Amino acid sequence: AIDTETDGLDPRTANLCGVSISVEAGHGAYIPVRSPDLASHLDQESVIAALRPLLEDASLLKIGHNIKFDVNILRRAGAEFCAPVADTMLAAWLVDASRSGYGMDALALGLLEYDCIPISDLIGRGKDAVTFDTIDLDDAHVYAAEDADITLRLWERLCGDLEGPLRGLFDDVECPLIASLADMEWAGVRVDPAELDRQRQRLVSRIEELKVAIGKAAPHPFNPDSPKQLGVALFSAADADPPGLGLKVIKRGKTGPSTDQEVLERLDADPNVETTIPRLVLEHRLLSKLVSTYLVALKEAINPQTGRVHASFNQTGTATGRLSSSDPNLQNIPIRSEVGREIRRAFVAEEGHVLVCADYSQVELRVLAHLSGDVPLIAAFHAGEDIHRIVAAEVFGTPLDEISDEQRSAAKMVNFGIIYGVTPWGLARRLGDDVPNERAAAIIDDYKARFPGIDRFLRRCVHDAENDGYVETILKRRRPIPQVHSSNPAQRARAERIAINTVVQGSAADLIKLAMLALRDRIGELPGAKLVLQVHDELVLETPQECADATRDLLVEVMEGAMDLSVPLRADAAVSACWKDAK
DNA sequence: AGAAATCGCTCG
DNA sequence: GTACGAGCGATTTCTC
Repeated sequence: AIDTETDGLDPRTANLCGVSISVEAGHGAYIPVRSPDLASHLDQESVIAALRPLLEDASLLKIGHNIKFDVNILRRAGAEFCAPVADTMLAAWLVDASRSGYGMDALALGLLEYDCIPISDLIGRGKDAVTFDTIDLDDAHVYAAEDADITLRLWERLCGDLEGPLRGLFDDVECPLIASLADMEWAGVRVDPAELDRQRQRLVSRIEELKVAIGKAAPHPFNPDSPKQLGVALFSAADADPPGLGLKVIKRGKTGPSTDQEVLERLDADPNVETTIPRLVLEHRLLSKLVSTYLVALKEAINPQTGRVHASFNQTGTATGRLSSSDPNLQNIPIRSEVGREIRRAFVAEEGHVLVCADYSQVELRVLAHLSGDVPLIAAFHAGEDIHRIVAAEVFGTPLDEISDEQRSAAKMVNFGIIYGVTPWGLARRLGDDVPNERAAAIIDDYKARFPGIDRFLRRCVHDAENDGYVETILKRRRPIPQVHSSNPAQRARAERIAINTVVQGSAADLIKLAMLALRDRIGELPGAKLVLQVHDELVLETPQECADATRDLLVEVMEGAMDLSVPLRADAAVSACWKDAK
């Protein structure tokens, strides 16, 4: 087992302080390279040179806890890992995806009943924390060696739990994927700070106008960024102190009346409501979200050395098997609103390169068709392009070319709803405020009658959760569903929705992970091409201009061939200078 | 003063 | 009480 100590948490900027090794449970060694007493130990170059044969040994299993971090730390220090690697954080996640976290300290306590030395005992916490290289080796070596020792003990503890169907998923998918993710984080994505600045200036001036307009329309001055203050302005009485507009409360939160988007849109649409505040605050919220979360924070995230953003792509961040992204999150860059979508103009390729973006078409619905074996839905995917229209024709008993926009939109809501674990109440809400629960329930009944395999599949998910205590994806990924036996009907219903959604969402996550591994096996055919983003059903590559078409073709081939399902897989791809134009 | 909770919004 | 899965910024509330 191997572990690194560093002077920071960002592998693109952090320096190696030392490496710990354990080859036997209960033992560990720390090899420092940065410490207060440099004369007492080797320098980084000598240590890396000595370790390199181990890291490059394909017959040696390298075990780490969140080893993707160590891979990139050691890459920066001049050493490359090779397969095979194993990760105890991944192992613990595969064994039980419902834990709240997968930090080593918590796992050691939960699985080994072992109390780790908290890092705060050495470096402190908060603003007056120091870096690891300043810690005296007498203290540092005990902490560091413990980490490698505990990693090895966790490995020995988890191996048994991993036996069975999970082992293949661990050995053949999740562990090999570590290298892809490490490379993707190391590569980062180029972001143009000047483009972000131009957009920020434009939006900030509009935000200033909105603040003035809101001030003029307000019954008393308030901060439009504060939902609490907005609630007082909208909903408290005209004779209260401070005075409000006395509007009727539409929805309540934990601490008071809600002022979320849905509420403000309903107030704005209500002819009896005179004030323009809801409309103005909606625009203010949209623009200030873009400025603070994307235009400002994203620019700050650009690494000055590389000119690129190196986010984390976390492998244990979800209970379904998806990746998550953080610091910053590159999986929620705006696209739905036009002003938000503009932000994607700032995501660009290196000079002489282009972006190649490909996304799966309707991947979760295709996975649903496959898993359920539903004959009409499978036939629909073999038949045509517009799945929502075909489903609308079936559900409403209308010829395909007579489907209205409303019917297609309703079918789309139902298709999404099925994947989320539909309820009549939830569907009715999304179909519009005049659709009663009874009408939504009738649509669901018609859907289940037309697609009987889907209904059987939904009931099978719940049945599996009840019988086994967990559900499984295509690649045998598991998620425990303990609440399925709850005596609380609301909790039970939620558990049933989770059971259904986990199988579909998790299987789609399996699928794109296989595509990423297949891509890794073939990307050598395209010199200079590299994966830079994964957004659940989308992969973004950066490739030399002259390889653009070949990269696009290979990417589509790899994605469409990632898994053999009973429906075809389709990936739409585009070559472009920026992410926005990839549509 | 700093951590934690709440609200709201972004994405698939 | 209600559609599934995430992360993050601003404000508010809690804790030391």
